[in-house]
Amino acid sequence: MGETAAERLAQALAEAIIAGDFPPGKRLDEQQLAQRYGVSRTPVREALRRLATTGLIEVRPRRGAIVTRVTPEQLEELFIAMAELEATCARLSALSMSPTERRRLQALHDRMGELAHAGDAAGFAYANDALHTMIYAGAHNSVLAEMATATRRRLLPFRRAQFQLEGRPMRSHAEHEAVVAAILRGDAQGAHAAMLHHVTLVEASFEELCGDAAARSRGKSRPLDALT
Amino acid sequence: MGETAAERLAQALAEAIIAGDFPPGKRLDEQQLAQRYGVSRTPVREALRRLATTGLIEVRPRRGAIVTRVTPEQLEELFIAMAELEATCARLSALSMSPTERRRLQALHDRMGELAHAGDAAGFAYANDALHTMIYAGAHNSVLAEMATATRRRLLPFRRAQFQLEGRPMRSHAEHEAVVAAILRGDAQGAHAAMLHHVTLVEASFEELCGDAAARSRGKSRPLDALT
DNA sequence: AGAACAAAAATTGCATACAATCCACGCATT
DNA sequence: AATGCGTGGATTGTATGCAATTTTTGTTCT
Repeated sequence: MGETAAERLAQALAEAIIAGDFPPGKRLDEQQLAQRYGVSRTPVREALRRLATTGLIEVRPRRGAIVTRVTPEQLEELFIAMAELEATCARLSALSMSPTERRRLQALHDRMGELAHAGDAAGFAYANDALHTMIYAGAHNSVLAEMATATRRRLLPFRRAQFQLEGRPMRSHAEHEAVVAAILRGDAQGAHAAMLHHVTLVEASFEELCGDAAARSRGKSRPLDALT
Repeated sequence: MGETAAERLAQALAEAIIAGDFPPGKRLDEQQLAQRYGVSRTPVREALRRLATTGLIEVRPRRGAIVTRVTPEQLEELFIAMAELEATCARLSALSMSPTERRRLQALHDRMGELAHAGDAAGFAYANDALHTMIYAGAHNSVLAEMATATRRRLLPFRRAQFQLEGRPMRSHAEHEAVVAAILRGDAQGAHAAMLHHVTLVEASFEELCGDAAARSRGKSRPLDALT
C-alpha cells in the first residue's frame, strides 16, 4: 500500500467512468461510493475533487458530483484543442528532437507499418499511444506534454473503438508518415500542418463511427455517451 | 458566506503565495494553517489539494505540502508553453473572430496605445490582461482558453513587476501591433508568428529584470523567487 | 567526533460525529 | 388547479479523534 487510498480510488473511479460503469450525468453519492469501495467518505471526497480537475466529473458546491455531460460542441472543442496541442508538440519536435529520439521515432513508425499491414488493431492502438507520447516528449517541454496527455486521456472514452473501423490503422499509418517525415527532416511548419491534418481526420473518423450522431444532434446540444 | 470555507482558503492561500508571504520551498503545515485561518484541518487539506492542481504547491503523500520551487528550466518551459498556447489562440482568432470581436480588439489596442504614451504602467498592465484574454476568447475554444489562462496565472508571480521596466509598455504595444494587425487581416500564420515573438520578448525582458539571475544560474538549477 | 540505530514526537491519512445546506414533498392560499 | 411556502429527509461541508508513517532526537558503538 505505497499509495494513499484517495489516489487508488481516483484511479479506480476514473477507469469505471471511462469504462462506462457510471453514465454521464450520473450523480456520485459520497456515502454510496464509500460503502462500495470499503472506505470512509473522506478519501472519497478527495478522489472526487481530484477527478474534477481532470474534467471527468463536475462538483457543484453543496450539490454533489456528477459525471460530466459532454455536449457535441464541447467534444468538438476538445478535439480541436488536442489537435492544436499535438501539432505544437510536433512542430517543437521537428526543431529539437535529438538524433536518438529521431531514430526511435522512425523505428516505432516502421513497426506500426507492419502492425497495420498485419491487421493487428489492438497492437496498433497501443503503439499509436506510444508514438504520440514520443512526440510529446520530443518537444522537450513537460508543461505542454502534460496538457497533451491530459487532453488525450479526457478524449479516451470517445476514441476507444476507433481502430476497429475497417482500414483505419492503414490510413492512420499513412497520415503518420507525413508527420514523421516532416519531424525527421526538421520541417517545423510541415510537422505542424501534418499533425493538424491527422487529428482532424481522426475526429472525422470518430463522427463516422457514431453514425453521425454527433453531427445530427449538433443543434440540440444533447450530451453524448462514451463508446463502449 | 455563499462559498465554502475550502474555496475561500484556496483563494486566500493562492494570493498569499503569489504575494510572497510563503516563500518557495516553505512547508505548509496543516494544523498551523488551520489555526491561522480559524478553521479545522479538513478544509485546509481540501484547499491544499486544490492548489496543488494549479501547480502553485506540491503535495507529497504523507510528506506534506510545500510551495513549489520553480527552477529556471521549469520557468523556461512555462514561458514557452504559454507562448505556444497564446500563439495558437492568436492563429485561431485570426481565422474565426467575429467582426464585433475584431472591432473590440482594435479598440482596446488603440486605447492601450494611449495608455503607453501616457506612461500609465498600471493601467497598461490591466488592459494588457484584457487584451490577451480577448485573444483567448476569440479562438472560440474554451479548452484552450482555460489552459492559457491557467498558465498565465501560474506565471503571474514572475511577471508582476514587468511593466515597471522603463519603456516596456511602449515596446509591448509595438509588438501587439503586429499581432493585432495579423488577426484583423485574417493572417493565421502571421498572427501565430507575431504572438510567439511577443511572448519570447516578454520572457527576455523578464530575464533582464532579474539581473540575469535566471540565465546565470541556469546550470545550477537553483529555484527562483517570485518578483515582489 | 561521527555514524548508525531506536524510540519518541510530530505530522499526515483516514474514520466518525456534528452542523449547515439543499431538495422534495405536502399543504395552504390565491 | 397552480403557485408559494414550510417542514422533514437526505446530502454535503466541517470538526475532531485515532491510526499509520515520517521525521527528529537521543543514545550508543566504532
